[in-house]
Amino acid sequence: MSIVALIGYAAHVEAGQESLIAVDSGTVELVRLVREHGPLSRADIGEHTGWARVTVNQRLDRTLDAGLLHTPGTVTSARGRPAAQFAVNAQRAHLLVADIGASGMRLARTDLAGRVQRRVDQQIDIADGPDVVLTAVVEGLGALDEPGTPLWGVGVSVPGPVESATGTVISPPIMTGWDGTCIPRRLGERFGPLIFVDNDVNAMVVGERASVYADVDDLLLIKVGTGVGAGIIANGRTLRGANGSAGDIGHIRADVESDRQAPLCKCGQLGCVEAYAGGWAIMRDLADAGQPVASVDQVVAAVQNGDALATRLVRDAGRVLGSTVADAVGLLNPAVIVIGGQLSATGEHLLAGVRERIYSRSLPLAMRDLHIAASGLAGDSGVLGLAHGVLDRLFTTDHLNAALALG
Amino acid sequence: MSIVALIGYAAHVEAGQESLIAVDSGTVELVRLVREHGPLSRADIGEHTGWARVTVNQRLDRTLDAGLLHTPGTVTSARGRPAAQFAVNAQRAHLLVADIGASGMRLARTDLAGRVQRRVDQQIDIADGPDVVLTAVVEGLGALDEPGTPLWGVGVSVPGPVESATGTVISPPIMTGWDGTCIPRRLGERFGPLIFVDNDVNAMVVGERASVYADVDDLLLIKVGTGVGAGIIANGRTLRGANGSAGDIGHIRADVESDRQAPLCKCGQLGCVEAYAGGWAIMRDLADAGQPVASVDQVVAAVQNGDALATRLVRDAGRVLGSTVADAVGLLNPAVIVIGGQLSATGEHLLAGVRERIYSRSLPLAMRDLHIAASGLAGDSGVLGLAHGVLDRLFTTDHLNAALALG
DNA sequence: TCCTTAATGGCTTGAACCAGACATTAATAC
DNA sequence: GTATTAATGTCTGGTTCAAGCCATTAAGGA
Repeated sequence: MSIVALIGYAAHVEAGQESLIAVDSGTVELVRLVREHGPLSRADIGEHTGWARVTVNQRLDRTLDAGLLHTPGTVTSARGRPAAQFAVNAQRAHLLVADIGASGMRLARTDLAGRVQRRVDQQIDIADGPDVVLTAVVEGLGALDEPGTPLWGVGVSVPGPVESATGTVISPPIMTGWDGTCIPRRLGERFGPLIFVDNDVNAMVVGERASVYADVDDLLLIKVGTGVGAGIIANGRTLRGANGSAGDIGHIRADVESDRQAPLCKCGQLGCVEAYAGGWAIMRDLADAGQPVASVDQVVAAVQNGDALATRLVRDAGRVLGSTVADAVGLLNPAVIVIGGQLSATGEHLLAGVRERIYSRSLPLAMRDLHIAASGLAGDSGVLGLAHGVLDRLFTTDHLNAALALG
Repeated sequence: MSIVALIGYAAHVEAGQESLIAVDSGTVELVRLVREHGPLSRADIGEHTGWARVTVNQRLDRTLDAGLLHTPGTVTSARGRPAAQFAVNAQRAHLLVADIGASGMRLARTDLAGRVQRRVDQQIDIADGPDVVLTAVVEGLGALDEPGTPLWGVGVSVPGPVESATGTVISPPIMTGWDGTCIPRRLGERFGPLIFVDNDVNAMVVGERASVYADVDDLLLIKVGTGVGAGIIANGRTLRGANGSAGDIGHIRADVESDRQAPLCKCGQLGCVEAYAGGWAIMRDLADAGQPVASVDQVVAAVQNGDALATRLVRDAGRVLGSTVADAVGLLNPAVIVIGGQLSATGEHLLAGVRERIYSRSLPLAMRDLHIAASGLAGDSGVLGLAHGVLDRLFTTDHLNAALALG
């Protein structure tokens, strides 16, 4: 449990307001088991854990008292007495998440199963700095935080590197003014002890895995929005790297065969992948060709309306991406590649180029059973991943007791 | 515990030869703790585990009876009564490991601390197939397996993808005739239940971490020998990928600016990194220039003797490697990059090019504190990594009891 | 309605362990 | 040698939990 995240809890406990219901590590283990394996009967629980029936019942009683689990009314049908099923009580509390991008953010309220209950999209400019943006986040989330159930956790993603232990933004390339911002410290006072912060692409890849590819341990997500980034799950865990800057695929030198002068990237180098295939690069090319558009969404709209130039540019972008992703496939050997971000809404126009290059470049073994697809989560990947990340931390002895103390 | 690995043990137990000394999971946990944290006193153990003193003593007694731990004679000096120190009894048994390369292998005998006791290098040709090569391995290891202490585990690495759960070679690009070979099944009869098999570069990176970079969780090892490969440790664990083919950096398209025709790689594609920077590519270039050499070691010797052409080729190879490694740095954000393999013996000649490209291409955040060095283990990386891998599996309830049953 | 089946609940026993309270033991400082 | 100090040994409850034996409970089927 991070120091930052516990500040609120410590203050709470020191004020003498011990919660009436508390859980121990065994009970938490039970909740985690049920969360992972879906509805289970008492017998199932005993098999999974090796606990004696008495122990199972004791712990079940405690989770039921705390409202963490509930029996979803139903039972199974077999021959004899039907077994009661136990599942996470998703309505026991709620979470709030904010998936912050460079030019817009999606705020959402989810239940404890990570399902989105309400969602709001809002325009922002990340370059306005943490004071402006986080104020908007607090207001927006506050509006979603209806009473009724308690708020048990908050998740925030930002388009830059995050030191995951403390939730501090570190040396972000594009987030002007954010360096060193400790987001949990800014939000903790208003929203309680559990504030989870991650990089936007990391949140997306976690969301894809949690929602669609639950049994896949090696997953690569390419976000193609204004810029280009990658989120990696390897060995079933988010790959962050030594400084939290892993997955920086946008500023790899692109492998292009044209004789065209390598374009200047926002990072200061020449010929980065992003400078060919990012949303801003396509907008630049459209403008250069006399067809200026105002946003990446308009690029997507143009492609969907059959605009020839926009379509060609997106297909070219797919090929550039594909060449680089093919290298990443050799290095990481993922089982699934998901293409997300705004431009993934162009579907096959972008995917075709990616597939073409990957299939022509990668070695057979790395491609065996390789699945390549566009995200099907309609832009919710990040939000879902944040909810999942918060829940992973919530179902922990310390955090859960802190949450139960809230109500 | 893999099915394959337990065949020997099961047969043993069914024969009615129960071991006299057995350990439970708590005891094994103690051994692992001591292995990880070095010599500990009883008080240290209690602090680390939270166990009561009685429990600590009970478990210590069992490990001492089994000979797994011992007090290294000495004690600490403080004010009061000196604390007895407990450490893994490295001489309790021994391991045998075989680091098999394309054209040669290194066999070694190690103690339970993973220290090499004896080592033998031997020429082989991997393309002779599993029957010939594994026979040589069995003979060579048998010669190292002196009596005295029991043999508790064997490690084997091969230059190709391995399905780590079963130790089966799968779809190797260069190991003709090896596809589907289950190495534990071939060696288990002769060498007992615990046969650990891994890819050569994975073993190397584990060895570097275990021996030199114990506290580094994100490590990238580039092996530059006849071919080029990479071993990756991310989040403190070996990154194998979905099919065990992760780290295939040798067949990424090289980023070269010359107008020279892209060379044909052994994998059938044009312009792979290995076709520029691998040992065989440098031998080819030397031959093309009228200076043929017979082996990669002779390339190294030529550089060390100051041969101008060989030196230039190695430096060029370093640059090609560096460009590709720079991409990998962006993707993985390692804390340390180790250059290993035969060509790393050229030291700065190879490193200079690598460093040049990485420093000019990578983003500042990914390079912050990035450490780049040649391996200092004199070719023992793989052997040490194998020993470490075997020990990780040996110190497990099932395997340890199987081992204790052997003596 | 009665029987069979499978899931639960209750209760008792014994093993493993933690928490303390004291008693010992082995160095160091005077 | 004697006092001080820190590491160990030992012993006594008290708690947690696995195992096993029986009694209940709730469906489906004859």
